[in-house]
Amino acid sequence: MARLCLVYRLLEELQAEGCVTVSSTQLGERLSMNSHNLRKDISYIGEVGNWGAGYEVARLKQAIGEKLGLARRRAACVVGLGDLGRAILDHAQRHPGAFVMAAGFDSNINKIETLKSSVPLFPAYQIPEVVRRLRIELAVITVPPSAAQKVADLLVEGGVCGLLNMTPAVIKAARPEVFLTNLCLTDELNMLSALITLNTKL
Amino acid sequence: MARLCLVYRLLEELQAEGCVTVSSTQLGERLSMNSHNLRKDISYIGEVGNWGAGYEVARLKQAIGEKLGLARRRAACVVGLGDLGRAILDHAQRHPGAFVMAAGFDSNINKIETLKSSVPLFPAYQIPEVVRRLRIELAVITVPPSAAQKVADLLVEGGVCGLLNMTPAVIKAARPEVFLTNLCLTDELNMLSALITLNTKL
DNA sequence: TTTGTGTTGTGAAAAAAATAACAGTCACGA
DNA sequence: TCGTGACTGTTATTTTTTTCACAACACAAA
Repeated sequence: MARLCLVYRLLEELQAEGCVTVSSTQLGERLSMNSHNLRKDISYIGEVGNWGAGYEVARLKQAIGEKLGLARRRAACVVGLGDLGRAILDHAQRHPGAFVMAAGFDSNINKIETLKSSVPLFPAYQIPEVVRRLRIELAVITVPPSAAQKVADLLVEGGVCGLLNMTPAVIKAARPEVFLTNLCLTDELNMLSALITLNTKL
Repeated sequence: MARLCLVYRLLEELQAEGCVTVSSTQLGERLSMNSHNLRKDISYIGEVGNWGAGYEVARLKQAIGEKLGLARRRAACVVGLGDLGRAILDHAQRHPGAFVMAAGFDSNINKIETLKSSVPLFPAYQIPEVVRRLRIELAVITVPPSAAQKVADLLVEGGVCGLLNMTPAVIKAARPEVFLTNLCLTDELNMLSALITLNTKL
């Protein structure tokens, strides 16, 4: 149910804009989705709309937040403080969501000491201990591909339950209850490339 | 057909490892997918396997590359040279795919002049012209959310055919033949959060 | 040669998702 | 008060995707 997450964020925006109620059609318009789909997704949450009139922004937002646990903020971390890792660490603090960046890791101890950051940084070998201590639940992996699997294992050992793997390496989570998203920029651009090719070949 | 893109990259790796043939089962194992699915995807390309024995790595790779246009490299650019944009610009050069980074854009002219980069940098208002001149087909958008739609319009005006929007803003492509992928890190982490919540609520 | 194992490609069945259709409800204005 | 228009939630239909099953084929060993 990825769409509901988008809806949730849109509702935050609408609330900031001072919007009090919205219809599924309006939501669909802003998210480029059709309203049928959204209504079906929302109905999965339960009955939260006003029959005949749209949804109360605040109420719908709260309902989704509760069901999907987006109100609570989980502790997150970034492993691999290269350009991309650092950028994400900063970025995630500027665009907050259902998480709080609580730590950064890197195998290069020099980096740990030199880098300035608003979150505490630790050497990579401390991953299991620190993850457990800080109750970190989410992790973004931005290490070199060859190290991705090892890092993932350490994270899972520490008790992480969600992994966002941004390396081109395809990795596996050691435990089945751990959720893993592979998100490689190269792949995304390749996909677009493929779509364009298929389209123009018509 | 996102899976075929993954297969393609895996085939490159296998080729580097000196592997000559693979079976669909082996591919599936390395990609954490089941072989049925892969075979069906591959069959869409045409008959490229050896009945009874697996696939020749080189041949399969070429077949996919041809069909999906992954052999040719399209020119790409990054708009918005903040931390994330710069990181992606570098990152994309280190992890090459079916594209070549050919330009960077930012509205802050100071930045353009100060930053050092291996690709030429331009002020944002030149987007349509430069995109057309360099025949840029792909673009990564890493500007502040409020500027995302305008930037997208400029890019499309220049003739870009694939957009990778990494801002939380939901944008639309002005022309229908332009492919758009919305890829927001916050959303990805929120999704993981939601999955964890739903899972633990069972 | 023959037998057995492993493989591809494809067609059929099952599952999931998207789309459409509609009954029931409310708000508002005449 | 009554009708009109707009909306939700749910059911039905279609489409897409995934999963399963199997015939056709190659290769190695006996």
